[in-house]
Amino acid sequence: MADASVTRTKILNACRALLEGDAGAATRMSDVAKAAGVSRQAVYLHFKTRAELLIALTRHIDSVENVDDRLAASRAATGLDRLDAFIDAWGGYIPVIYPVGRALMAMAPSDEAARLAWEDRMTAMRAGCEAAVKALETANLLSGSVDRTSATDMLWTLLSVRNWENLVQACGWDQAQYIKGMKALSRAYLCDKDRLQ
Amino acid sequence: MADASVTRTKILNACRALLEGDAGAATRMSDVAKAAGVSRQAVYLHFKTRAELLIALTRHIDSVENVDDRLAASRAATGLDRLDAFIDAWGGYIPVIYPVGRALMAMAPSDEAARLAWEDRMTAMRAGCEAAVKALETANLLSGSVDRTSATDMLWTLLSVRNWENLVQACGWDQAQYIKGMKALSRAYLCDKDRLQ
DNA sequence: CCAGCAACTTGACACGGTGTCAAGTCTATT
DNA sequence: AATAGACTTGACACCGTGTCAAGTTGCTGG
Repeated sequence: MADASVTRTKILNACRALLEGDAGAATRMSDVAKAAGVSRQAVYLHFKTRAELLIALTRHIDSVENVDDRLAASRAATGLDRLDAFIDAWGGYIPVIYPVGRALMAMAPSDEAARLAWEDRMTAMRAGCEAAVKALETANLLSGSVDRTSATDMLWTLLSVRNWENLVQACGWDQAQYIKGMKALSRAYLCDKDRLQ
Repeated sequence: MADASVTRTKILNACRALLEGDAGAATRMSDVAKAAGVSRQAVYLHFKTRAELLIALTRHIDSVENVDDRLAASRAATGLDRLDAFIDAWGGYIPVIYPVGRALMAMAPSDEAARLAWEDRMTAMRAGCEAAVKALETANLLSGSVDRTSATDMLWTLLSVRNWENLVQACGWDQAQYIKGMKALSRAYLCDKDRLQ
C-alpha cells in the first residue's frame, strides 16, 4: 500500500475519532499514529505539526459533512427567516466541528498557527452574522437601539462555540433547546418588538 | 529577610503583573521567580504546582480587590435593579480576574486542579445569576416563556468571561459598552416586555 | 528483470517546561 | 555557639513535540 492519500485519510479519521472520544483535546500524536495503524513518524510525514493536522482535519470534516450546502440554505432567506436559517445552519454545524475546535482552542494560547486557523474560521462565521443583521435591517426589523456593527458583534458572540459548549455541555441542554434558545435570544436583542409580525 | 509571607506576597504580585503583561497566560514558573527576585525553587516552596499558584492568586486578588464588598451591593436590590446591580458588580470584576482566569482556563483542559478551581468560581457566580432571576420572578417580571432554570443557564452563559473576552478583547468594545450591552441583552431575553415599566 | 523511487518503519535524540531532590548558605533567635 | 527556618544552587526525571538518519518494502518504468 504505497498510496499516500489513503494513509492520510486513515490518519485524519483516526484523529477525528480520538478527538470525539475520551481523550478528547488531550489526544497526542502517538495516540493518532497508533489508532491509524501507522508509525508516529508517518503522521509527521503527512502533517508537519500537530496544529497542521488539526487544521487539515477541520477542512476534511468540512468536505465530508458538506458545510457549504448547509450554509447555502440560509443565504436564500430574507428578514427574520434569514436569522433563523443561519442559526439552524451554524448551530447544527457546531457539534460537528466541536471536537476539533476544542483541541484547536486549547492550543491556541500557545500556538500561533492554531490560533490563526481558528480565528479565520470564526471570522468566516462572522460574515454570516453580518449578513443576517443586514437582512433584518433591510426588512426594517432591526432594533433602533443598536447599530449594525455592534449588532453583528453581539450576534457573533452569542453564537460562539463557547456558548454552545456552556449550554449544551455544562448545562446539559439538548441541541433543539439550544437552537430554540438562541433564536429567541437573538430575536429579543436584535429586533424591534413593535415591528415584529 | 526570613519572612515567608513577605516572599509569598512578592511571588503573587510578580505573577499577577506578568499575567497582565505581554507574556500573559504563557507566563512560566521561572518568569515568576525572576520577576519576584527569588529562585525558581522558592516559588515551588510556597506553591506546589503552577495551578496552585494561580489558584492562590485568584484568592489573593479577591481579598486585595474586596470582591465581597463589590457583590454585596447587588444583593440589596430587588426586581430589575437587582439584575442591573449584579451585572455592574460581576461585569466590573471580570477585567480584574481576567488575566489569571485566562491562564487557568488555558490549562484547564490538561490540569484537573485548574479545571476544578475555575469551575468552582463559575459555580459561585451562577448563584448570583440564579438570585437575579429569582428577583425578577418575585417582581413578576420574568418572561412566561422561560423557566427559572433555563433563565439562569442562559444568564450565566451570557455573563461568562469568554463572552466578555469576545466583546472587549476581540471586538474592541469598551467596558461601559459591554455593561450596557449585557444589561440590554439580559433584559430582552429574561423580561416580559408588556410588564416592563 | 532489476534499478530506482516513494511510502513507510525504527530508534535515537534535542528541546522546553514542570516538578523533585539533596546539599549548601544565610540569618535571626535563644 | 547552636539551632531552625527560609532560601539558593545545580542536577535530574518526565512528557510531549518535533527532527534526523538509516533502514525496509513494494510498485513501476526502462
